[in-house]
Amino acid sequence: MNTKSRLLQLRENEREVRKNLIINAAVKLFTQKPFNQVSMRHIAAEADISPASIYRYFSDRDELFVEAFFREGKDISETLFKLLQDNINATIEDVAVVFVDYLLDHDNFFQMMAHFMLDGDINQKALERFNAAERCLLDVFEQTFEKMGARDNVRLYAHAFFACLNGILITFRKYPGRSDQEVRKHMHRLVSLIAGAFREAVR
Amino acid sequence: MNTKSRLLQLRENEREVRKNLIINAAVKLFTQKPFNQVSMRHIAAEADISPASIYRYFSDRDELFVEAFFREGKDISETLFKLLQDNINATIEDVAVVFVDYLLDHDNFFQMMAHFMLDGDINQKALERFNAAERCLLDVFEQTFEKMGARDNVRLYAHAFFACLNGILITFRKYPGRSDQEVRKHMHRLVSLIAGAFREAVR
DNA sequence: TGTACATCAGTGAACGCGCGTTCACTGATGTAC
DNA sequence: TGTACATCAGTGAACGCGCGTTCACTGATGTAC
Repeated sequence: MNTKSRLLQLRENEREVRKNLIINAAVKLFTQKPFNQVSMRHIAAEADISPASIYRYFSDRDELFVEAFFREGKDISETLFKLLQDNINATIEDVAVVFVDYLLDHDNFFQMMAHFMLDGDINQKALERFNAAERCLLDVFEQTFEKMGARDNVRLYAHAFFACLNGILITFRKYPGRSDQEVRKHMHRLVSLIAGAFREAVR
Repeated sequence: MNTKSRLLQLRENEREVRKNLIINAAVKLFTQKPFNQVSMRHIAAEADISPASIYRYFSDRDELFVEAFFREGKDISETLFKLLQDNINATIEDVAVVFVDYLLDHDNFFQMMAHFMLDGDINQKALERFNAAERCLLDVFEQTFEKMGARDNVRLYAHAFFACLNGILITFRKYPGRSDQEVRKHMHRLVSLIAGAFREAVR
């Protein structure tokens, strides 16, 4: 029974490895084109398997996409957490700028986030995974506010600030007639303004 | 020649009327289901014409959709402007609450706005129309800030505030496990917090 | 008044596409006795 | 050691769908002479 369970364990590990290969393929494609132009067939081709095989590991498209999203979400919150630890004096504005820049550089991530936020028709399991990723991000902002000395309603402030940054990103990412560089600059200006307002408000 | 141009004018008017019938059908359907589930066939059926006929009036789907969007955008900015005129003491928070409530009640409008913001691949003409609608909304916030006594960077404040509200809407509209009523309440709390921060900042 | 022609709204039917997903099957590996 | 069976990864081909858009055509109305 011991050996049996160990074999099952091995098999399970293998499954995880293969699952990961598929997620990797998806993430890779997401860096190359808008996520809604990435099809199951593309992912299968990138992972060098047949489309049908994907369904051995994921029950449907949403589950795979959310998993890829979660992977990237973890990345960004880890980046932000590191920033917080390495730089004791990091202000809310610093964190916000890193956040905005990261999402500008990983446009597919933002698009996916927005997509799941807009089009909530995903299954329960996928939804929970998505929320988990979101919570990771909120935690970062919560910590920053705590470091700033906020005491009451810290989570509420984190919610508000997170929402504002998302708003900046979605509203001005396609600013008509501006270059990417100009868009970024404009967003930084807005981040600065809002971070300033929050700094005052938290006191 | 005079009679001729008058006839042409009449014909042109008729065209506008028919165009409007199609837009009306589209707007009506948008209130019934998510805009990305509304197809050209649906709209044609609603307007009681054949799908092919739509293409006599609109060059493609985006052009029709943006026109319907513009129509609704005008509605909301007029509503907000009225609020400003009728209620001289309307604060930025009042305007924001009306804005958020309106978009919660017209979910399709918000979804379309978000869609065009995210997926900027629409043709030039449609894009300009979209931006025009957006500018109407920004004007409202700009006026409010002016009324509050803001002098410098008024447009920038309007940008920032508009972005924040959009962010609240997109981030929390599908708050997991909360009823519509609770979502609305949460958004109001966030609006209040942010409006407060802006009030301080503008001074 | 009559005739030939131009204009244009409107349409049914089809085109062509790409998608997510499922089905029925193969073949390799492990298990039981 | 050999044999019958179970498990499961993997797949090619197809299903079924719905979409935006175009085509070739009809028929009504206006225009020219």
